[in-house]
Amino acid sequence: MPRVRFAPSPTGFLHVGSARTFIFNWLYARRNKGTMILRLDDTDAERNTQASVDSIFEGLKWLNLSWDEEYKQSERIDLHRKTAWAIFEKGFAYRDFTPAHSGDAEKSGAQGTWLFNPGAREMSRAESDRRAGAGEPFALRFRVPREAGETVRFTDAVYGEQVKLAADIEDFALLRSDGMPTYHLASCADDADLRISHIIRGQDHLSNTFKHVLIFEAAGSTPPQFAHLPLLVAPDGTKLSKRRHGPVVSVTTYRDAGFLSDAFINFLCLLGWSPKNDRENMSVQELTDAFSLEGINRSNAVVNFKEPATTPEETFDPKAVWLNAEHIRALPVEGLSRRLLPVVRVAGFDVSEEKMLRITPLIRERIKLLSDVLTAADFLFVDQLPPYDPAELIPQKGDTTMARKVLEKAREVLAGVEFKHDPLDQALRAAAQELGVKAGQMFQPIRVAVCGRKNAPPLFETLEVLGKESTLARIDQAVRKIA
RNA sequence: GGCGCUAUCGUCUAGGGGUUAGGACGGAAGAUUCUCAAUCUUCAAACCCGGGUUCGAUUCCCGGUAGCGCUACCA
Repeated sequence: MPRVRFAPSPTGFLHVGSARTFIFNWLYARRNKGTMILRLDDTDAERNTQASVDSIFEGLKWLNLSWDEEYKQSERIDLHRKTAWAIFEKGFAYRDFTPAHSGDAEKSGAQGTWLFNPGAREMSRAESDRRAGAGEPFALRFRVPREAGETVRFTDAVYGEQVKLAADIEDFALLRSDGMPTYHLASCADDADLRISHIIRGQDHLSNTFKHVLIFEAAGSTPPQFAHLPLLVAPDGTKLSKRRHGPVVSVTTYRDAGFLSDAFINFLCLLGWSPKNDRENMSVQELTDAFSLEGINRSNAVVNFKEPATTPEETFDPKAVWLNAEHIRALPVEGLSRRLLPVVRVAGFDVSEEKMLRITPLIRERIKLLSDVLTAADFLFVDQLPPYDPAELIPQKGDTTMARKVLEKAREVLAGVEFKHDPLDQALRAAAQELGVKAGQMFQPIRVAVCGRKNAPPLFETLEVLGKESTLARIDQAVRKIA
Protein backbone atom coordinates (compact mmCIF):
# COMPACT_ATOMS: atom_id res chain seq x y z
CA MET A 1 0.00 0.00 0.00
CA PRO A 2 1.71 3.20 -1.09
CA ARG A 3 1.73 6.13 1.30
CA VAL A 4 2.24 9.52 -0.30
CA ARG A 5 2.20 13.02 1.07
CA PHE A 6 1.70 16.59 0.00
CA ALA A 7 3.77 18.85 2.22
CA PRO A 8 3.28 22.54 1.55
CA SER A 9 4.93 25.20 3.65
CA PRO A 10 2.38 27.83 4.59
CA THR A 11 4.18 30.93 3.37
CA GLY A 12 1.64 32.09 0.80
CA PHE A 13 -1.48 31.11 -1.09
CA LEU A 14 -1.91 27.75 -2.80
CA HIS A 15 0.19 27.96 -5.92
CA VAL A 16 -0.86 26.21 -9.15
CA GLY A 17 2.43 24.29 -9.07
CA SER A 18 1.70 23.09 -5.55
CA ALA A 19 -1.81 22.19 -6.60
CA ARG A 20 -0.42 20.04 -9.40
CA THR A 21 1.93 18.31 -6.98
CA PHE A 22 -1.01 17.63 -4.70
CA ILE A 23 -3.06 16.29 -7.60
CA PHE A 24 -0.32 13.95 -8.83
CA ASN A 25 0.14 12.58 -5.33
CA TRP A 26 -3.59 12.17 -4.94
CA LEU A 27 -3.92 10.43 -8.29
CA TYR A 28 -1.09 8.08 -7.42
CA ALA A 29 -2.64 7.25 -4.06
CA ARG A 30 -6.11 6.65 -5.45
CA ARG A 31 -4.85 4.73 -8.45
CA ASN A 32 -2.86 2.37 -6.25
CA LYS A 33 -5.29 2.14 -3.34
CA GLY A 34 -2.81 3.97 -1.16
CA THR A 35 -2.98 6.61 1.54
CA MET A 36 -2.90 10.34 0.86
CA ILE A 37 -1.33 12.41 3.61
CA LEU A 38 -1.41 16.17 4.04
CA ARG A 39 1.45 17.54 6.07
CA LEU A 40 1.96 21.22 6.79
CA ASP A 41 5.70 21.84 6.69
CA ASP A 42 5.63 24.81 9.01
CA THR A 43 9.04 24.74 10.68
CA ASP A 44 9.89 28.25 9.52
CA ALA A 45 8.15 30.28 12.22
CA GLU A 46 9.36 33.53 10.65
CA ARG A 47 7.53 33.11 7.38
CA ASN A 48 4.55 30.93 8.26
CA THR A 49 1.17 32.60 8.65
CA GLN A 50 -2.27 31.40 9.63
CA ALA A 51 -3.64 33.29 6.63
CA SER A 52 -1.53 31.11 4.42
CA VAL A 53 -2.72 27.93 6.13
CA ASP A 54 -6.29 29.08 5.58
CA SER A 55 -5.68 29.89 1.95
CA ILE A 56 -4.07 26.51 1.30
CA PHE A 57 -7.07 24.73 2.80
CA GLU A 58 -9.38 26.99 0.83
CA GLY A 59 -7.64 26.01 -2.40
CA LEU A 60 -7.60 22.31 -1.57
CA LYS A 61 -11.24 22.40 -0.57
CA TRP A 62 -12.13 23.78 -3.97
CA LEU A 63 -10.19 21.02 -5.72
CA ASN A 64 -12.48 18.64 -3.89
CA LEU A 65 -9.85 15.91 -3.54
CA SER A 66 -9.74 14.44 -0.07
CA TRP A 67 -6.83 13.17 2.02
CA ASP A 68 -6.70 10.44 4.62
CA GLU A 69 -4.29 11.69 7.27
CA GLU A 70 -3.18 15.14 8.32
CA TYR A 71 -0.15 16.35 10.29
CA LYS A 72 1.53 19.55 11.34
CA GLN A 73 5.28 19.48 11.31
CA SER A 74 5.53 22.07 14.09
CA GLU A 75 3.90 19.56 16.43
CA ARG A 76 6.54 16.97 15.71
CA ILE A 77 9.69 18.86 16.57
CA ASP A 78 10.60 16.44 19.34
CA LEU A 79 10.78 13.67 16.79
CA HIS A 80 12.98 15.78 14.52
CA ARG A 81 15.39 16.60 17.34
CA LYS A 82 15.49 13.00 18.43
CA THR A 83 16.37 11.99 14.90
CA ALA A 84 19.08 14.63 14.66
CA TRP A 85 20.72 13.59 17.90
CA ALA A 86 20.56 9.94 16.97
CA ILE A 87 22.47 10.85 13.82
CA PHE A 88 24.93 12.83 15.93
CA GLU A 89 25.45 9.92 18.32
CA LYS A 90 26.29 7.68 15.40
CA GLY A 91 28.95 10.16 14.36
CA PHE A 92 27.16 11.32 11.19
CA ALA A 93 26.81 14.87 12.45
CA TYR A 94 28.86 17.42 14.38
CA ARG A 95 28.38 20.68 16.23
CA ASP A 96 29.39 23.80 14.36
CA PHE A 97 30.05 26.74 16.67
CA THR A 98 30.72 29.15 13.81
CA PRO A 99 28.29 32.07 14.04
CA ALA A 100 25.55 32.04 11.39
CA HIS A 101 26.60 34.05 8.37
CA SER A 102 24.71 35.72 5.59
CA GLY A 103 24.17 33.66 2.46
CA ASP A 104 24.72 36.68 0.22
CA ALA A 105 28.25 37.26 1.46
CA GLU A 106 28.91 33.58 0.90
CA LYS A 107 27.63 33.65 -2.64
CA SER A 108 29.54 36.73 -3.77
CA GLY A 109 32.81 35.59 -2.25
CA ALA A 110 32.94 31.91 -3.11
CA GLN A 111 34.14 30.82 -6.51
CA GLY A 112 33.97 27.10 -5.82
CA THR A 113 31.69 24.93 -3.73
CA TRP A 114 31.45 25.59 -0.04
CA LEU A 115 31.70 22.24 1.70
CA PHE A 116 32.24 22.57 5.42
CA ASN A 117 33.87 24.52 8.24
CA PRO A 118 37.13 22.61 8.72
CA GLY A 119 37.65 23.55 12.34
CA ALA A 120 34.21 22.48 13.40
CA ARG A 121 34.14 19.23 11.51
CA GLU A 122 37.35 18.00 13.06
CA MET A 123 36.70 19.21 16.59
CA SER A 124 37.01 16.47 19.19
CA ARG A 125 33.88 15.19 20.81
CA ALA A 126 35.27 16.16 24.21
CA GLU A 127 35.80 19.77 23.23
CA SER A 128 32.49 19.88 21.40
CA ASP A 129 30.71 18.62 24.52
CA ARG A 130 32.59 21.07 26.71
CA ARG A 131 31.71 24.12 24.64
CA ALA A 132 28.11 23.04 24.27
CA GLY A 133 28.00 22.47 28.02
CA ALA A 134 29.28 26.00 28.54
CA GLY A 135 26.22 27.22 26.68
CA GLU A 136 27.90 28.25 23.46
CA PRO A 137 25.39 28.19 20.57
CA PHE A 138 25.95 25.83 17.67
CA ALA A 139 24.30 24.39 14.61
CA LEU A 140 24.27 20.67 14.02
CA ARG A 141 25.72 19.75 10.64
CA PHE A 142 25.69 16.53 8.70
CA ARG A 143 29.13 15.01 8.28
CA VAL A 144 29.06 14.21 4.56
CA PRO A 145 31.52 11.41 3.67
CA ARG A 146 34.74 12.82 2.24
CA GLU A 147 36.46 9.68 1.05
CA ALA A 148 37.70 10.11 -2.51
CA GLY A 149 35.26 8.82 -5.08
CA GLU A 150 32.43 8.32 -2.58
CA THR A 151 29.04 8.71 -4.23
CA VAL A 152 25.42 9.06 -3.21
CA ARG A 153 22.83 7.48 -5.48
CA PHE A 154 19.13 6.89 -5.88
CA THR A 155 16.70 5.98 -8.61
CA ASP A 156 14.11 8.55 -9.54
CA ALA A 157 10.92 7.22 -11.10
CA VAL A 158 10.93 10.12 -13.56
CA TYR A 159 14.57 11.13 -14.00
CA GLY A 160 16.14 7.70 -13.70
CA GLU A 161 19.45 6.82 -12.05
CA GLN A 162 20.94 9.72 -10.13
CA VAL A 163 24.52 9.74 -8.92
CA LYS A 164 26.47 12.50 -7.25
CA LEU A 165 29.95 12.73 -5.81
CA ALA A 166 29.71 13.18 -2.06
CA ALA A 167 32.58 15.62 -2.52
CA ASP A 168 30.06 17.96 -4.21
CA ILE A 169 27.64 17.93 -1.28
CA GLU A 170 28.19 20.45 1.49
CA ASP A 171 27.91 19.71 5.20
CA PHE A 172 24.32 20.97 5.44
CA ALA A 173 22.63 21.90 8.69
CA LEU A 174 20.28 19.59 10.57
CA LEU A 175 19.53 21.82 13.55
CA ARG A 176 19.79 25.58 13.68
CA SER A 177 21.58 27.31 16.53
CA ASP A 178 18.20 27.93 18.18
CA GLY A 179 17.69 24.19 18.25
CA MET A 180 14.98 24.20 15.56
CA PRO A 181 15.14 21.55 12.84
CA THR A 182 15.90 22.58 9.27
CA TYR A 183 13.63 21.63 6.41
CA HIS A 184 15.83 18.77 5.25
CA LEU A 185 15.91 17.13 8.65
CA ALA A 186 12.27 17.68 9.54
CA SER A 187 11.10 16.49 6.16
CA CYS A 188 13.13 13.27 6.23
CA ALA A 189 12.41 12.51 9.87
CA ASP A 190 8.69 12.84 9.19
CA ASP A 191 8.79 10.92 5.94
CA ALA A 192 10.53 8.07 7.74
CA ASP A 193 8.21 8.19 10.74
CA LEU A 194 5.07 8.40 8.62
CA ARG A 195 6.37 5.51 6.51
CA ILE A 196 6.04 7.49 3.30
CA SER A 197 6.66 5.08 0.44
CA HIS A 198 6.81 7.54 -2.48
CA ILE A 199 7.90 11.13 -2.45
CA ILE A 200 6.32 12.87 -5.42
CA ARG A 201 7.37 16.51 -5.51
CA GLY A 202 8.76 19.31 -7.66
CA GLN A 203 11.99 18.91 -9.57
CA ASP A 204 13.47 21.79 -7.60
CA HIS A 205 14.15 19.15 -4.95
CA LEU A 206 16.02 16.80 -7.24
CA SER A 207 19.47 17.99 -6.14
CA ASN A 208 18.39 18.11 -2.49
CA THR A 209 17.46 14.48 -2.67
CA PHE A 210 21.09 13.42 -2.30
CA LYS A 211 21.11 15.08 1.11
CA HIS A 212 17.86 13.38 1.96
CA VAL A 213 19.23 9.97 1.04
CA LEU A 214 22.15 10.67 3.34
CA ILE A 215 19.80 11.59 6.19
CA PHE A 216 17.58 8.54 5.70
CA GLU A 217 20.59 6.24 5.72
CA ALA A 218 22.21 7.89 8.72
CA ALA A 219 18.91 7.60 10.58
CA GLY A 220 18.78 3.93 9.75
CA SER A 221 15.79 4.09 7.41
CA THR A 222 15.43 2.92 3.87
CA PRO A 223 14.89 5.94 1.62
CA PRO A 224 11.46 6.00 -0.05
CA GLN A 225 10.96 5.93 -3.80
CA PHE A 226 11.35 9.33 -5.42
CA ALA A 227 9.48 10.83 -8.35
CA HIS A 228 10.29 14.41 -9.28
CA LEU A 229 7.89 16.45 -11.34
CA PRO A 230 8.99 18.89 -14.04
CA LEU A 231 8.41 22.48 -12.98
CA LEU A 232 5.63 24.74 -14.14
CA VAL A 233 7.06 27.90 -15.63
CA ALA A 234 5.77 31.20 -16.98
CA PRO A 235 5.99 32.08 -20.70
CA ASP A 236 9.28 33.84 -19.95
CA GLY A 237 10.68 30.51 -18.80
CA THR A 238 11.07 31.39 -15.16
CA LYS A 239 9.48 29.50 -12.31
CA LEU A 240 6.00 30.74 -11.55
CA SER A 241 6.10 33.17 -8.70
CA LYS A 242 3.67 35.46 -6.97
CA ARG A 243 6.04 38.40 -7.08
CA ARG A 244 6.82 38.18 -10.77
CA HIS A 245 3.57 36.85 -12.16
CA GLY A 246 0.85 37.95 -9.77
CA PRO A 247 -2.51 36.30 -9.13
CA VAL A 248 -2.28 34.00 -12.19
CA VAL A 249 -0.32 31.60 -10.02
CA SER A 250 -2.98 31.34 -7.33
CA VAL A 251 -5.50 28.52 -7.40
CA THR A 252 -8.25 30.78 -6.09
CA THR A 253 -7.85 33.03 -9.12
CA TYR A 254 -9.04 30.15 -11.29
CA ARG A 255 -11.90 29.41 -8.93
CA ASP A 256 -13.01 33.03 -8.82
CA ALA A 257 -12.78 33.41 -12.58
CA GLY A 258 -15.32 30.63 -13.05
CA PHE A 259 -13.29 27.51 -13.62
CA LEU A 260 -14.76 24.14 -12.74
CA SER A 261 -12.36 22.43 -10.38
CA ASP A 262 -12.43 19.26 -12.47
CA ALA A 263 -11.44 21.21 -15.57
CA PHE A 264 -8.65 22.88 -13.65
CA ILE A 265 -7.40 19.50 -12.44
CA ASN A 266 -7.63 18.16 -15.97
CA PHE A 267 -5.58 21.09 -17.27
CA LEU A 268 -2.88 20.73 -14.63
CA CYS A 269 -2.55 17.01 -15.27
CA LEU A 270 -1.78 17.66 -18.92
CA LEU A 271 1.21 19.79 -17.91
CA GLY A 272 4.11 17.38 -17.55
CA TRP A 273 2.10 14.22 -17.85
CA SER A 274 0.48 12.42 -20.75
CA PRO A 275 -1.84 9.41 -20.93
CA LYS A 276 -0.09 8.75 -24.27
CA ASN A 277 -3.28 7.98 -26.12
CA ASP A 278 -4.25 11.47 -27.31
CA ARG A 279 -6.96 11.77 -24.68
CA GLU A 280 -7.19 15.27 -23.28
CA ASN A 281 -10.67 15.97 -22.02
CA MET A 282 -10.86 13.70 -18.98
CA SER A 283 -12.83 13.43 -15.76
CA VAL A 284 -11.10 12.94 -12.42
CA GLN A 285 -12.10 9.29 -12.54
CA GLU A 286 -10.61 8.87 -16.00
CA LEU A 287 -7.44 10.61 -14.88
CA THR A 288 -7.22 8.30 -11.90
CA ASP A 289 -7.59 5.24 -14.09
CA ALA A 290 -4.99 6.46 -16.56
CA PHE A 291 -2.43 7.85 -14.15
CA SER A 292 1.03 6.40 -13.85
CA LEU A 293 4.47 7.71 -12.99
CA GLU A 294 5.74 6.45 -16.37
CA GLY A 295 3.61 9.07 -18.11
CA ILE A 296 5.43 11.93 -16.42
CA ASN A 297 7.97 13.70 -18.59
CA ARG A 298 11.15 15.52 -17.74
CA SER A 299 11.05 19.02 -19.18
CA ASN A 300 9.46 22.11 -17.67
CA ALA A 301 5.99 23.00 -18.87
CA VAL A 302 4.90 26.53 -19.74
CA VAL A 303 1.61 27.81 -18.41
CA ASN A 304 0.76 29.87 -21.43
CA PHE A 305 -0.79 33.06 -20.15
CA LYS A 306 -0.06 36.47 -21.68
CA GLU A 307 2.67 38.12 -19.63
CA PRO A 308 1.08 41.46 -18.98
CA ALA A 309 -2.42 40.02 -18.73
CA THR A 310 -4.84 42.84 -19.39
CA THR A 311 -8.12 40.98 -19.88
CA PRO A 312 -9.43 37.96 -17.95
CA GLU A 313 -9.14 36.02 -21.22
CA GLU A 314 -5.39 36.59 -21.32
CA THR A 315 -4.90 35.63 -17.72
CA PHE A 316 -5.31 31.97 -18.45
CA ASP A 317 -3.78 29.39 -20.74
CA PRO A 318 -6.16 29.06 -23.73
CA LYS A 319 -6.10 25.31 -23.24
CA ALA A 320 -7.33 25.68 -19.68
CA VAL A 321 -10.19 27.83 -20.92
CA TRP A 322 -11.03 25.38 -23.69
CA LEU A 323 -11.00 22.45 -21.27
CA ASN A 324 -13.26 24.38 -18.95
CA ALA A 325 -15.73 24.94 -21.79
CA GLU A 326 -15.59 21.23 -22.56
CA HIS A 327 -16.28 20.33 -18.94
CA ILE A 328 -19.12 22.84 -18.79
CA ARG A 329 -20.75 21.29 -21.84
CA ALA A 330 -20.32 17.82 -20.37
CA LEU A 331 -22.21 18.78 -17.22
CA PRO A 332 -25.91 17.93 -17.03
CA VAL A 333 -28.18 20.98 -17.09
CA GLU A 334 -29.12 20.64 -13.41
CA GLY A 335 -25.49 20.42 -12.32
CA LEU A 336 -24.43 23.38 -14.41
CA SER A 337 -27.42 25.40 -13.30
CA ARG A 338 -26.58 24.75 -9.67
CA ARG A 339 -23.07 26.12 -10.19
CA LEU A 340 -24.24 29.09 -12.21
CA LEU A 341 -26.80 30.27 -9.67
CA PRO A 342 -24.34 31.47 -7.00
CA VAL A 343 -22.33 33.32 -9.66
CA VAL A 344 -25.45 35.16 -10.78
CA ARG A 345 -26.60 35.90 -7.24
CA VAL A 346 -23.23 37.17 -6.11
CA ALA A 347 -23.37 39.58 -9.03
CA GLY A 348 -26.56 40.96 -7.51
CA PHE A 349 -29.30 39.39 -9.62
CA ASP A 350 -32.32 37.81 -8.05
CA VAL A 351 -32.96 34.70 -10.09
CA SER A 352 -34.95 31.68 -9.01
CA GLU A 353 -33.68 28.12 -9.30
CA GLU A 354 -36.47 27.35 -11.75
CA LYS A 355 -35.58 30.25 -14.00
CA MET A 356 -31.89 29.40 -13.93
CA LEU A 357 -32.74 25.87 -14.91
CA ARG A 358 -34.52 27.21 -18.00
CA ILE A 359 -31.77 29.67 -18.87
CA THR A 360 -28.93 27.16 -18.61
CA PRO A 361 -29.57 25.23 -21.84
CA LEU A 362 -29.55 28.52 -23.75
CA ILE A 363 -26.04 29.41 -22.71
CA ARG A 364 -24.39 26.08 -22.04
CA GLU A 365 -22.60 26.05 -25.37
CA ARG A 366 -21.86 29.74 -25.28
CA ILE A 367 -19.85 30.09 -22.08
CA LYS A 368 -16.26 29.13 -21.37
CA LEU A 369 -16.11 30.23 -17.77
CA LEU A 370 -18.95 30.12 -15.26
CA SER A 371 -18.70 33.89 -14.93
CA ASP A 372 -19.53 34.24 -18.64
CA VAL A 373 -23.13 33.63 -17.64
CA LEU A 374 -23.25 37.28 -16.65
CA THR A 375 -22.58 38.47 -20.16
CA ALA A 376 -24.28 35.63 -21.99
CA ALA A 377 -27.64 35.82 -20.23
CA ASP A 378 -27.60 39.32 -18.77
CA PHE A 379 -30.83 40.33 -20.52
CA LEU A 380 -32.71 37.53 -18.79
CA PHE A 381 -31.75 38.70 -15.32
CA VAL A 382 -33.11 42.24 -15.53
CA ASP A 383 -36.49 43.88 -16.02
CA GLN A 384 -35.11 46.93 -17.81
CA LEU A 385 -32.73 46.37 -20.71
CA PRO A 386 -29.67 48.59 -20.57
CA PRO A 387 -29.56 51.26 -23.31
CA TYR A 388 -28.52 50.14 -26.78
CA ASP A 389 -28.00 51.82 -30.13
CA PRO A 390 -31.32 51.88 -32.07
CA ALA A 391 -29.30 51.39 -35.27
CA GLU A 392 -28.74 47.83 -34.11
CA LEU A 393 -32.43 47.20 -34.76
CA ILE A 394 -32.00 47.67 -38.49
CA PRO A 395 -31.72 44.29 -40.24
CA GLN A 396 -29.17 43.28 -42.86
CA LYS A 397 -29.90 45.00 -46.18
CA GLY A 398 -32.77 46.83 -44.53
CA ASP A 399 -33.56 50.25 -43.22
CA THR A 400 -35.43 51.96 -40.41
CA THR A 401 -38.71 51.46 -42.19
CA MET A 402 -38.16 47.74 -42.46
CA ALA A 403 -37.16 47.56 -38.83
CA ARG A 404 -40.32 49.32 -37.73
CA LYS A 405 -42.48 47.23 -40.04
CA VAL A 406 -40.94 44.01 -38.71
CA LEU A 407 -41.25 45.00 -35.07
CA GLU A 408 -44.84 46.10 -35.41
CA LYS A 409 -45.75 42.91 -37.21
CA ALA A 410 -43.90 40.86 -34.59
CA ARG A 411 -45.71 42.63 -31.80
CA GLU A 412 -49.03 41.82 -33.45
CA VAL A 413 -48.24 38.18 -34.21
CA LEU A 414 -46.58 37.43 -30.88
CA ALA A 415 -49.53 38.76 -28.94
CA GLY A 416 -51.59 35.89 -30.20
CA VAL A 417 -49.22 32.97 -30.17
CA GLU A 418 -48.27 30.40 -27.60
CA PHE A 419 -44.72 31.04 -26.29
CA LYS A 420 -43.27 27.69 -27.20
CA HIS A 421 -40.51 27.01 -29.68
CA ASP A 422 -42.50 25.49 -32.53
CA PRO A 423 -45.48 27.86 -32.56
CA LEU A 424 -43.09 30.83 -32.33
CA ASP A 425 -41.02 29.45 -35.18
CA GLN A 426 -44.05 28.95 -37.43
CA ALA A 427 -45.70 32.24 -36.59
CA LEU A 428 -42.59 34.37 -37.13
CA ARG A 429 -41.58 32.66 -40.34
CA ALA A 430 -45.08 33.09 -41.68
CA ALA A 431 -44.95 36.75 -40.68
CA ALA A 432 -41.67 37.22 -42.51
CA GLN A 433 -43.14 35.72 -45.64
CA GLU A 434 -46.16 37.95 -45.36
CA LEU A 435 -43.95 41.02 -45.10
CA GLY A 436 -41.76 39.82 -47.94
CA VAL A 437 -38.56 39.85 -45.88
CA LYS A 438 -36.06 37.12 -45.23
CA ALA A 439 -36.30 35.13 -42.03
CA GLY A 440 -33.04 36.64 -40.81
CA GLN A 441 -34.33 40.13 -41.47
CA MET A 442 -37.35 39.30 -39.39
CA PHE A 443 -35.49 37.71 -36.51
CA GLN A 444 -32.67 40.14 -36.08
CA PRO A 445 -34.68 43.22 -35.04
CA ILE A 446 -36.66 41.11 -32.62
CA ARG A 447 -33.46 39.67 -31.17
CA VAL A 448 -32.00 43.11 -30.61
CA ALA A 449 -35.27 44.41 -29.16
CA VAL A 450 -35.34 41.54 -26.71
CA CYS A 451 -31.63 41.05 -25.92
CA GLY A 452 -30.25 44.52 -26.51
CA ARG A 453 -27.59 43.18 -28.86
CA LYS A 454 -27.08 41.19 -32.03
CA ASN A 455 -25.21 38.22 -30.67
CA ALA A 456 -27.37 36.14 -28.42
CA PRO A 457 -28.84 32.67 -27.95
CA PRO A 458 -31.33 31.30 -30.51
CA LEU A 459 -34.41 33.45 -30.73
CA PHE A 460 -37.33 31.10 -30.11
CA GLU A 461 -35.81 29.48 -27.05
CA THR A 462 -34.97 32.91 -25.75
CA LEU A 463 -38.51 34.20 -26.19
CA GLU A 464 -39.85 31.10 -24.54
CA VAL A 465 -37.77 31.76 -21.43
CA LEU A 466 -38.39 35.50 -21.43
CA GLY A 467 -42.15 35.07 -21.68
CA LYS A 468 -44.83 36.93 -23.57
CA GLU A 469 -45.24 39.88 -21.27
CA SER A 470 -41.60 40.97 -21.21
CA THR A 471 -41.15 40.23 -24.88
CA LEU A 472 -44.03 42.47 -25.90
CA ALA A 473 -42.90 45.22 -23.57
CA ARG A 474 -39.39 45.17 -25.03
CA ILE A 475 -40.70 45.22 -28.57
CA ASP A 476 -42.86 48.20 -27.71
CA GLN A 477 -39.82 49.94 -26.35
CA ALA A 478 -37.85 49.20 -29.48
CA VAL A 479 -40.60 50.56 -31.68
CA ARG A 480 -40.56 53.77 -29.69
CA LYS A 481 -36.78 53.99 -30.07
CA ILE A 482 -36.94 54.11 -33.85
CA ALA A 483 -40.10 56.16 -34.10
C1' G B 1 31.80 29.90 -10.14
C1' G B 2 30.45 24.49 -8.74
C1' C B 3 26.92 20.47 -9.28
C1' G B 4 22.57 18.60 -11.53
C1' C B 5 18.35 18.35 -14.95
C1' U B 6 16.21 19.39 -19.73
C1' A B 7 15.80 20.34 -25.23
C1' U B 8 9.76 17.71 -31.17
C1' C B 9 4.93 23.05 -34.34
C1' G B 10 3.72 29.69 -30.71
C1' U B 11 1.92 26.34 -26.30
C1' C B 12 0.78 21.22 -24.16
C1' U B 13 2.41 16.69 -26.06
C1' A B 14 2.83 11.43 -29.02
C1' G B 15 6.55 8.85 -31.36
C1' G B 16 11.02 6.62 -32.14
C1' G B 17 17.38 3.82 -36.10
C1' G B 18 14.10 3.87 -42.27
C1' U B 19 7.23 7.58 -40.59
C1' U B 20 3.81 11.98 -45.52
C1' A B 21 7.08 13.14 -37.60
C1' G B 22 0.74 12.02 -35.05
C1' G B 23 -2.89 14.58 -31.71
C1' A B 24 -4.73 18.89 -28.96
C1' C B 25 -5.08 24.26 -27.90
C1' G B 26 -4.48 28.71 -30.35
C1' G B 27 -4.36 30.95 -35.63
C1' A B 28 -6.33 31.07 -40.89
C1' A B 29 -10.06 29.57 -44.53
C1' G B 30 -14.65 27.16 -45.59
C1' A B 31 -19.42 24.37 -44.56
C1' U B 32 -23.83 24.67 -41.51
C1' U B 33 -27.40 27.86 -38.85
C1' C B 34 -32.18 33.20 -37.43
C1' U B 35 -27.13 36.09 -35.03
C1' C B 36 -23.42 34.24 -31.65
C1' A B 37 -21.80 29.77 -30.13
C1' A B 38 -21.38 24.52 -30.79
C1' U B 39 -20.31 21.08 -34.70
C1' C B 40 -17.76 19.46 -39.26
C1' U B 41 -13.89 20.05 -43.21
C1' U B 42 -9.34 22.04 -44.89
C1' C B 43 -4.68 24.82 -44.34
C1' A B 44 -0.11 26.96 -42.13
C1' A B 45 3.14 25.46 -38.13
C1' A B 46 8.35 21.48 -35.02
C1' C B 47 12.69 17.24 -34.26
C1' C B 48 18.56 23.51 -30.86
C1' C B 49 23.74 23.21 -33.20
C1' G B 50 28.24 20.26 -34.28
C1' G B 51 30.66 15.76 -34.32
C1' G B 52 30.56 10.57 -34.11
C1' U B 53 28.17 5.16 -34.32
C1' U B 54 25.45 3.21 -38.52
C1' C B 55 23.84 1.37 -45.04
C1' G B 56 20.67 5.08 -42.63
C1' A B 57 19.84 9.42 -37.43
C1' U B 58 15.04 13.66 -35.17
C1' U B 59 15.70 8.96 -32.27
C1' C B 60 21.82 6.06 -29.62
C1' C B 61 26.83 8.35 -27.81
C1' C B 62 30.00 12.69 -27.05
C1' G B 63 30.68 17.95 -27.19
C1' G B 64 28.62 22.80 -27.63
C1' U B 65 24.73 26.19 -26.83
C1' A B 66 20.48 27.68 -24.35
C1' G B 67 16.91 27.29 -20.45
C1' C B 68 15.83 25.79 -15.64
C1' G B 69 17.00 24.01 -10.68
C1' C B 70 20.18 23.43 -6.38
C1' U B 71 24.47 25.56 -4.28
C1' A B 72 21.32 29.18 3.55
C1' C B 73 21.43 27.91 10.72
C1' C B 74 14.49 29.21 3.62
C1' A B 75 11.28 25.60 2.43
